[in-house]
Amino acid sequence: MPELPEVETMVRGIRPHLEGRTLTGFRRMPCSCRPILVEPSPAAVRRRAIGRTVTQIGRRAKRILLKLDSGDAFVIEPRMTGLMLIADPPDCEHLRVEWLLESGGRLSRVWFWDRRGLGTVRFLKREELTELLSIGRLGRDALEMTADDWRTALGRTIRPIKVALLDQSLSAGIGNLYASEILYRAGIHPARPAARLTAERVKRLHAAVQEVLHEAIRHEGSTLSDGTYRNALNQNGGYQSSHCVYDRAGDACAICRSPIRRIVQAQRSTFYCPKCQK
DNA sequence: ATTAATGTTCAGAA
DNA sequence: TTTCTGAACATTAA
Repeated sequence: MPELPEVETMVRGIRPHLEGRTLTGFRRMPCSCRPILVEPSPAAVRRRAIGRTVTQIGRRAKRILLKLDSGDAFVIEPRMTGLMLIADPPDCEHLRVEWLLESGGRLSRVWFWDRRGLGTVRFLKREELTELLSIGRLGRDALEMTADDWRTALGRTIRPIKVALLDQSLSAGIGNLYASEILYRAGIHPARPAARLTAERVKRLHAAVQEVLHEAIRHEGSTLSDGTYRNALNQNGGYQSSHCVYDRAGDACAICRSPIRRIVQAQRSTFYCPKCQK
């Protein structure tokens, strides 16, 4: 479930192995059970990208951006179970895409691994890229939102605040896990209508977004019990031990000892403390 | 041995 | 316009 902190961790992990290096190979892995979506075809990508230098590795919301000196770029969407790896894949049958790079005679290799295969790897020309990045379908990055930005974005919808936090057109980067953790930190009930939050509560929400996401990045993201998410070195993240509510239904709230509750909103699980969140 | 649940995005319907 | 539903897919727990 790579959300903003996990994707940011991936970006930081692969950056030293890509930036400033020249692309010498790109292929879809033949051992994959099913081929992952790569657009356009790997052969077409190779014609345009081989020999180019990687200038910049970045993140846009939950997407990884790999820019070349030509202005073209790879855009990787891990979705549910996608990982960027520089070593030791969890298994070989779910390796999907491989990049080979060279710098001063030193070779490096980066993989996209994806168990469920919902992730995508796209190669965009410069002009397509500017279009993709400027579009209104993705809101401002959650880490760049000011309290004022939140007030404006949330004022547009009466959906429950938890559901609004997942709407990537309002603000991009927060997913199901961190939405619950953020609302717990802010003391806000997940069912409260987004547009009805007082200015005071929006300020608390803004602070909670900053605290939770930065803390999660510091711990290199969350590896849940299914063990799917790993950093670029195939190591577990560490933030799962700091989760206050996510996947903790029935556990005692750390503050008031009330049992944490699980409800379903928009077909997704939400976890919260009924006493601490109003 | 089925069935539900997992979380992200998008297309299409309400 | 806004909101909701289902599908893409693999794996595991019930």
